[in-house]
Amino acid sequence: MQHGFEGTSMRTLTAKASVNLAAVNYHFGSKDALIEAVFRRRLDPMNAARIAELDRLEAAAPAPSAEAIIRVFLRASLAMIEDVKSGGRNFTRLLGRTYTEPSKPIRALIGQLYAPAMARYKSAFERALPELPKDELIWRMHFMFGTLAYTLAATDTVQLIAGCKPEDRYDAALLEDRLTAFLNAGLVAPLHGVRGVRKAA
Amino acid sequence: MQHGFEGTSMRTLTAKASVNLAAVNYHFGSKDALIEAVFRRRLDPMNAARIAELDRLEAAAPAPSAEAIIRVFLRASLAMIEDVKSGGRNFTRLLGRTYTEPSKPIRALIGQLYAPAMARYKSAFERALPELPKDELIWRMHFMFGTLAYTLAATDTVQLIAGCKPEDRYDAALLEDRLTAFLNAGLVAPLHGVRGVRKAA
DNA sequence: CTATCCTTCAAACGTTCGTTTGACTATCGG
DNA sequence: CCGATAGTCAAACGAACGTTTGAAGGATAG
Repeated sequence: MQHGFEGTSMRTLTAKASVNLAAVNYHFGSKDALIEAVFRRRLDPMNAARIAELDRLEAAAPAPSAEAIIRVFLRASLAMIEDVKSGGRNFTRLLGRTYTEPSKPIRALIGQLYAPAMARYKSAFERALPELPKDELIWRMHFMFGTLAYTLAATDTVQLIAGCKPEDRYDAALLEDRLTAFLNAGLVAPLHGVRGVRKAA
Repeated sequence: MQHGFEGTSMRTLTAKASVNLAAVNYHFGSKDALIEAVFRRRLDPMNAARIAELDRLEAAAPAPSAEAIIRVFLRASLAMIEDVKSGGRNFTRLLGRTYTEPSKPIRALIGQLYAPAMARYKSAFERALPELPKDELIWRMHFMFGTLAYTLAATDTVQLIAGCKPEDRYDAALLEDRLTAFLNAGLVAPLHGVRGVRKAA
């Protein structure tokens, strides 16, 4: 999280973990395989929970609102912030950072781990917003995911840009409300003003 | 852009640029000073233009709408996508990536380069949205900036997650419309549903 | 107890990193 | 034309990188 994947050496890593340097290659095989294991350990359960929550939502009500879908989508990510024994904010920062990581293997892995959940949520949104053109929905999900990724990754840097005090801690419940309000409004925003976009799908 | 700052060596860099390895240290002093020069060259004019456009907007109409402010804010960043001789999308990707870069010196530099423009836009938004609590505005600007940063940084990765075809090119004008519609709706979204937030500033 | 397997560890491997050196070349004011 | 200045370049520097090695330790089944 602090120095990026390529900027973190196995020596400092193993030293901080108080384990032997060679142990990583013995147990995982390589540095790349280690980071893959790190991501799989957190992301597989997270996306499984994300899908399970959507299933539960759709079981309770046949046609959940876009806002409700957004909320459960966010919840799975934000829950990790407060899960301190799973890395808490350190892991979410690493994760949010990695979304924009252009390294081929990591990129492919992340895409693969998210694909099933993304497909499920996309079709759920299509049912909740039938009048929204499909390509517009994709862009807006793209924006939505970006806001989440950035919020997870945000270091104090750009909070200082906005003039935010460090006293504002990352409360997951409050953040969920704020993000849901913001993203729901964006997702259901009217289309007028967007050049070259036909009004219906 | 492809391998990150720490993952890019001076040797490959200078080889691609067809210059001698030692030339960088001769002219810039160090690798860190080089990347700082790269950012300053693009970001100083961009944020200057961002402020100038806001000045012009406020001169034309005394109280511009939030949507108009968002639009000129986005325009300065999105203009770089199409400015191919300044690096085009390669630079915006590098830039969007760097917003989440936790490296201390780069972080401080980015914050310093953005601070004046951010302060100007923050007060402009406060005038356009007087009923929005100040801390809520900061969060929403934070989200807004995140969406922009992610959109700039987005590799094909998460577009594949959303199922987007590679044929969709990054058209700056269309992207500006889409982002403006999305972000404006989020920025002016009603506050109900946000726990623990008082309705007025 | 012995033999076998799993694990740990210090040391070393070869490579690559950012940076420095010192000789060489071009440019140009006087 | 010449001395000074500025720039280029191949080579080398020490350090740090990911990974491998081989010996030593510890547990367990027969």
